[in-house]
Amino acid sequence: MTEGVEWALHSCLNLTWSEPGQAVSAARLAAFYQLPTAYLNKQLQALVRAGILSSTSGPRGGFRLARAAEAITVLDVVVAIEGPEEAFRCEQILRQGPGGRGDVDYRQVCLVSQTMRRADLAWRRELAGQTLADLRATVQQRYPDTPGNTRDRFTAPLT
Amino acid sequence: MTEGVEWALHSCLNLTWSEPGQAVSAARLAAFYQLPTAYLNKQLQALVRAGILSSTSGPRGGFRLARAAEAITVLDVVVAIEGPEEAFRCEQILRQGPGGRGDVDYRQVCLVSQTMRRADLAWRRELAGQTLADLRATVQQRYPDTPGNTRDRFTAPLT
DNA sequence: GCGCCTTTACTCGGATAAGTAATGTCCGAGTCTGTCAGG
DNA sequence: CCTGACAGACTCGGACATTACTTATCCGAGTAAAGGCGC
Repeated sequence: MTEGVEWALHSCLNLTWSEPGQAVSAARLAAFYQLPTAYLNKQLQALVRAGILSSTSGPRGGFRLARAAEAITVLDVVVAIEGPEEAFRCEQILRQGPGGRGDVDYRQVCLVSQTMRRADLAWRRELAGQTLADLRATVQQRYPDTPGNTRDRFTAPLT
Repeated sequence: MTEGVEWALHSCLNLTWSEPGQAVSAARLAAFYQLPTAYLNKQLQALVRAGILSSTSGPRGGFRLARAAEAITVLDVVVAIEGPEEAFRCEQILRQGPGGRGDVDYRQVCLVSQTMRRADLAWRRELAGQTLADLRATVQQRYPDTPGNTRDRFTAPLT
């Protein structure tokens, strides 16, 4: 799995604490963890295309959550970065095997494929059960200073 | 996920039907699905290193299951090919963040990491719940000719 | 006829290239803001 | 003093290198079997 998933999740979580209506630039988000700004920007673009973030150009521009944190699951973010296809891609090698037929969709029939798909669904179910709001709530409860500190970082000069 | 997983799973399943004590060469296993022999051989080597298969050199040599099909889970095969590390690797970017401490293992503390780990465990649990014997039994029940056909292919000349 | 040695062919195993995707970087298009001039 | 146009700077967005990894291939070491030779 690509590294951008970690960046995207933490960045989205940070955006959770931004003032409503306030956009945060990619440079500020990158400064949090000393990430390469341009590359993080690339990941954020993917989140915009997925409808998770909205972007604004120009001064005071940047990114913000496109919808409420309660309506954004961890799976949404992962899918936006990694793409919708599942990790195991069935190449239907059974078609080349003995008795293999070209008119059969072995992604549905093949037991190996089914097993892998079932595991993939379990994985997705876990990730879909956690929203950004859940993460935010737990972090706030455990580290009460985080919301304030994050907001300060969003408004402080970049150095 | 790499393509070799699919090859390895189908090859192991085929080996399930080989006569006890009979080894099957990589060339024969590759011929099943018209796979590149040398590359499949590479994957099989990984299975040998993982203790799933045992190999024999020389004429009448090849691969066979190192233990009973009941004792080989799908997860075993996947781990042998893909490696033991989980898909999401936490780079602990929180260390570079505000209040980040170098003496904390954020792979344990970070909520994002915990969420991804929980999903990974669910995925592994599914795969660990299926053994090669389970797959074999279902295939045999659904296609009763498969065991015989497979054995025939293992003994027939290679053309 | 039987046993041993040699040769032969077959197998795995690791070392070595080619192709592809992830990672990282750069510059241009668009836009908002702040300023300055004019009424 | 207010309004409007303009210049400037900041931001995203996509196009372009670089690196790592997957995929693919090749040749050598080892081994078991088969055949021939001697006893």
